[in-house]
Amino acid sequence: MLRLSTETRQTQIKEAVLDIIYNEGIGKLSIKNLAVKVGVSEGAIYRHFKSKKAILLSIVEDVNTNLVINQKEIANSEMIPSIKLFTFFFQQIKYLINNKGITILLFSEASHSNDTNLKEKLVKILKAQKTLLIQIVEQGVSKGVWSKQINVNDFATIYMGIPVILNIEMVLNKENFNHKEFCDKMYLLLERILKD
Amino acid sequence: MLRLSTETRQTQIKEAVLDIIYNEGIGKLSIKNLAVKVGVSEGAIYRHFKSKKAILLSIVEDVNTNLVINQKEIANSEMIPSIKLFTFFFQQIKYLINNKGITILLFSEASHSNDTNLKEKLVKILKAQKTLLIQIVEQGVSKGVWSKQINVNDFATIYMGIPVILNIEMVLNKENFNHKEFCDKMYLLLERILKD
DNA sequence: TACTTTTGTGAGCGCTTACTCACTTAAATA
DNA sequence: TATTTAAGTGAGTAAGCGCTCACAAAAGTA
Repeated sequence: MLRLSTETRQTQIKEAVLDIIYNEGIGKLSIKNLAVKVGVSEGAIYRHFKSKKAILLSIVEDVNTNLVINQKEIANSEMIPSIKLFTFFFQQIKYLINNKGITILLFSEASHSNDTNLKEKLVKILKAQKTLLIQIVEQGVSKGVWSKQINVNDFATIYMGIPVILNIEMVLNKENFNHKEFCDKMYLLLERILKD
Repeated sequence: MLRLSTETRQTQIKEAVLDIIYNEGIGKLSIKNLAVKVGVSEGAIYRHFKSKKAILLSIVEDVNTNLVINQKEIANSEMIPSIKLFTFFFQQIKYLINNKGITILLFSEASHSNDTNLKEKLVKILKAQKTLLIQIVEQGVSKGVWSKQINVNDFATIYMGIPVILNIEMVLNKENFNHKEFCDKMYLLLERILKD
């Protein structure tokens, strides 16, 4: 039988989790189903993660290290506000496309995790993204690029809805879609909110 | 033991389903858990619904009869475009607040129901809402109230994200919030997209 | 009151779940 | 080459799942 390192298997397992969630639904995410998808036995899964919850936790942690930290760099960069906001948005959508199950995982599993720090981690991620977004918008406002009238918090609410509704539409339609085109279109409308 | 009519029990059961989904997560939605919440035995649940899936199907059908039909009336009414759009939005948010588990049910259970019925009904509801929304916006555009420049489909995407992100924020924060104030704030931004 | 209909009960069925463990075996190291 | 380390196996466990059914009993009807 083929043998791979824990690191490799962990990555495979996490990818398989997101694949199952996106294509079959979170209800089908069982260790048996997961083991079949990875191509190992059930016992092998527990060789690399101590529990099912630990797998999900690791995925949520990946969102922080692979997306949020990247977004922090963008927010703190020297780009002009409009480019900065677009890039910030673009990166978020890109991550979502490459990790298609992540939204469902976050909002239907992590949201109700009673004991662990899974829910805490989710809230932390959302707060971090919202803070960064507000920071970017306020920079634009203070530079006179965008209107002083708009409520940045409300703007952030509308903004955060876009990745989520995109994910829902992807699950329902399953058609391949143009990432760049989608971001362009959405950004066009977002800037209509912001400008005077 | 207390005995109630099937109609009453069906309503109780459906309310309990949404309550469990919203407060404990869809993973905790078992017949046992449901029976405890309603205050009957497991067998009694099957006296009023033939299966678990039938309960969910009935809830999704309720969305159509209680929300979508209402929204159709609004869309076909004689209100001026801005009032019409606000009322349409307001009704949707109101329904969501009164049926707090519905969004999670729709987007994490119904989305992946391999039995076609449930998923088809969900898609139908979403398409109906989108069509009505587009109709309202196009009326406003043709009456010269809103800009001819904007892509109504893209506007509909952003619009549809708001109820969903609201639901997520409610699940995570669980603070009671002002329904009217939320709608006012969101509508203010939505109209910034639409106007010239 | 006597009979029928409807609602509620709870033990129990077959199946799936997350997870464990004694065991096997491939790969790395000595 | 001999030994250690790490990865994979699969039968097994207790608990939970959706669901059924023979039975009990309340409510409606004659």
